[in-house]
Amino acid sequence: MVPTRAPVSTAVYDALRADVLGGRLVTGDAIPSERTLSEHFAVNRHAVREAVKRLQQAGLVQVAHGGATRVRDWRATGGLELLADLPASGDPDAVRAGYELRACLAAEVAARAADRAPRDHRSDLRARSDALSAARDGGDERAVLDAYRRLWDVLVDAADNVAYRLAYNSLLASEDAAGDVTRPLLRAELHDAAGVETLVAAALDGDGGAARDAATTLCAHTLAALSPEAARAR
Amino acid sequence: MVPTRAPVSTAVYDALRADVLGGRLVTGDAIPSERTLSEHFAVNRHAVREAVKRLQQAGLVQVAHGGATRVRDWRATGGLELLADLPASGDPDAVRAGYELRACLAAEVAARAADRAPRDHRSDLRARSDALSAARDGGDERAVLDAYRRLWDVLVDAADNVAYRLAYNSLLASEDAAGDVTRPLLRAELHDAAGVETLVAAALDGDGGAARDAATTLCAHTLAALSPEAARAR
DNA sequence: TTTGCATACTGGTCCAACCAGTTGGTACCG
DNA sequence: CGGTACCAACTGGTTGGACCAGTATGCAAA
Repeated sequence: MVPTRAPVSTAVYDALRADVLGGRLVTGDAIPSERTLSEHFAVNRHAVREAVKRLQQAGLVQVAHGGATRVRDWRATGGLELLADLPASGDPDAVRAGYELRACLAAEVAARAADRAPRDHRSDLRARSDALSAARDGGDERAVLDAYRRLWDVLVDAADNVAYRLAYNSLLASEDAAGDVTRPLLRAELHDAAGVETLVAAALDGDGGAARDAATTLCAHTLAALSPEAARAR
Repeated sequence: MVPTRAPVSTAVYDALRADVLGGRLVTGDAIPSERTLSEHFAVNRHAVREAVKRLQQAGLVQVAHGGATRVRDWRATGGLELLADLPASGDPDAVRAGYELRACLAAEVAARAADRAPRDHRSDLRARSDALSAARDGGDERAVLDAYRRLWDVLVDAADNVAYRLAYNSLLASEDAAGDVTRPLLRAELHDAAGVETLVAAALDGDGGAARDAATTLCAHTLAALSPEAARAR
């Protein structure tokens, strides 16, 4: 019943990651030795090593056999997946940055999805669009978001480009990590039924230009909600 | 002198990652138990655990205490950093996909860099542009690529958006992973001196639209070299 | 001053054991 | 016969300790 408690290595990982992303450890700093860390966190050295492996995989540190483990310049070497961790580490601008990237990506995805428009995706598109409308009537905000995501899922698949797919995944992960705080900001976009209908129609028509415009219009809602003016109003 | 041999956990990680990305292990499959793997690779179980931790961090597997470790659907959950691993795992389209994403990203970066155009970056931009010209005269292709990258580095910084920065990093990592094979394809873009000059001038002018167009033109060179027609000609 | 090496760090690997969950089969009870 | 409870055999999680393998540093000898 009780959710399995997180492994100890995760606690170490979270702490170190927060120190790096939060700027308490800066590029070039040597993190304490594994033996020191294991003592500090009161865990076995193996657990520390697993945490460090994850940091290494995330591109946050560079490990040198015999030498110290040093913090890398993640702004210069980190991948997009780090975006999900930034808001929790005290970088509020990361959310806006993510949605700006999404706007750029969504426009391209919509255009390509419309241009390539594989027949297999057409019925899916219609179905997801209908499901989104139904969710709006249902009134459950979370369900609306899910339905909206599933609609874009089809478009991203239709765009037929792994890089778009993976980047989109990273952005969704980032959105999830930001949590409920930013969810109200999406409301205008989620409930622009006419905008979504325009997008779907353009995609089914194979009109890439119109699809791109429709996607841009949709994303603009959320960008507006994230603008400095809107932020001051909150 | 001899480069330090890779840790054994890396060998296990590479093998398992290749199995997942290469499709030999598909979504939902359970990977062998840690004890089995440690026996199979003739390494200690801790080494296997470190490898699995990295797979988990990369989003390729899902670990369950007491249950089996299962392969996740990385196309649905993986982040952009996976793009670097795809070509080596037998997905040749991944390279083209990456450059398509770059084209979309570069246009946006150029536009924003021009619009925001912080004064600090102006002299940098000029300097990097001159360095690129000098590198072209030098004749060292690798130096040209480095100089070109440094130019874009300034533009990405000037665009002032972490998400763009991180996505750009992922794309560079992917380009590096692809290695020398794809490098000749960049030649036309790297040596379009007039195109680069147009881009830099637009950025210094603060003309976002012109910068976007210039970036698109530049990226088009490489996209053309990657087109199906060009691929057949090779 | 410079060179070179012992030494005390750093991370890398192994062994062995036990804890903590999950799963599945089996024996028991209704 | 059907259902339930339980136990045994998995799975991953964690610990301790030992030793190997590189790196950095300071002191002693040239």
